[in-house]
Amino acid sequence: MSITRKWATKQQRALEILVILERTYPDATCSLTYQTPVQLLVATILSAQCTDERVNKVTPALFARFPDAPSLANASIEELETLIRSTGFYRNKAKNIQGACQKIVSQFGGEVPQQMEQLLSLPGVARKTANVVLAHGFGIIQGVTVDTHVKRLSGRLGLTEQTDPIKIERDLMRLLPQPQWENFSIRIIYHGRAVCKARKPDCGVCQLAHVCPAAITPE
DNA sequence: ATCCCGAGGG
DNA sequence: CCCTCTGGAT
Repeated sequence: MSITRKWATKQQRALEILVILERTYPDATCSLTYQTPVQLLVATILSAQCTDERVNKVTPALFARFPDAPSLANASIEELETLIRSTGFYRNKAKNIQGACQKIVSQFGGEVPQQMEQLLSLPGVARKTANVVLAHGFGIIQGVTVDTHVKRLSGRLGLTEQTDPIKIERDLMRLLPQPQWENFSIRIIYHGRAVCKARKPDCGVCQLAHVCPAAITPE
């Protein structure tokens, strides 16, 4: 009952949230479309401040024209910008995608590196992108992916008081079992898109409302 | 006007 | 810490 919930530790609540999310979204996966780790990296860079749905509309033409790191490394920046324009921030993204692919070719043998430190050395790649690529590209769980949804829901659910994504990630890494880190993120993202939306959260149908300090529950 | 699977620079 | 980069959807 609410008595035990009131004194439940953050860790206990985090685990309960994880269990409910796994039951609610049993088939949740990465919603970006890609064929190779390089394509996953590119799609993830493109997903910054952009819906995955929008990313998936530009990547088919992009990857048909430039399917791998060498071709992206040698692409004309203008053509790259045109192909990815609708995802926003297209100048930075084009520059970063090309810069990352050039470094992948020159320093990593044309393959996406599988070490966090090496990934973070690529332009346009920070913890969020690196976590996505490691988890979905290679099955390596190094951290918790903290995107805008994970940030918003972690706050609403009372799992962290931090606002800096790096500090939020640190809190979530303490609260959740390591093998479940990406399971948690991917399902939080699903839930953030479908129910716990930024503007009008649908608390009335939310499976987590009973463990959520921010839930708006009608009497 | 606000938000979307952010990152880099000041 | 702050700001900027960007277009599309709501």
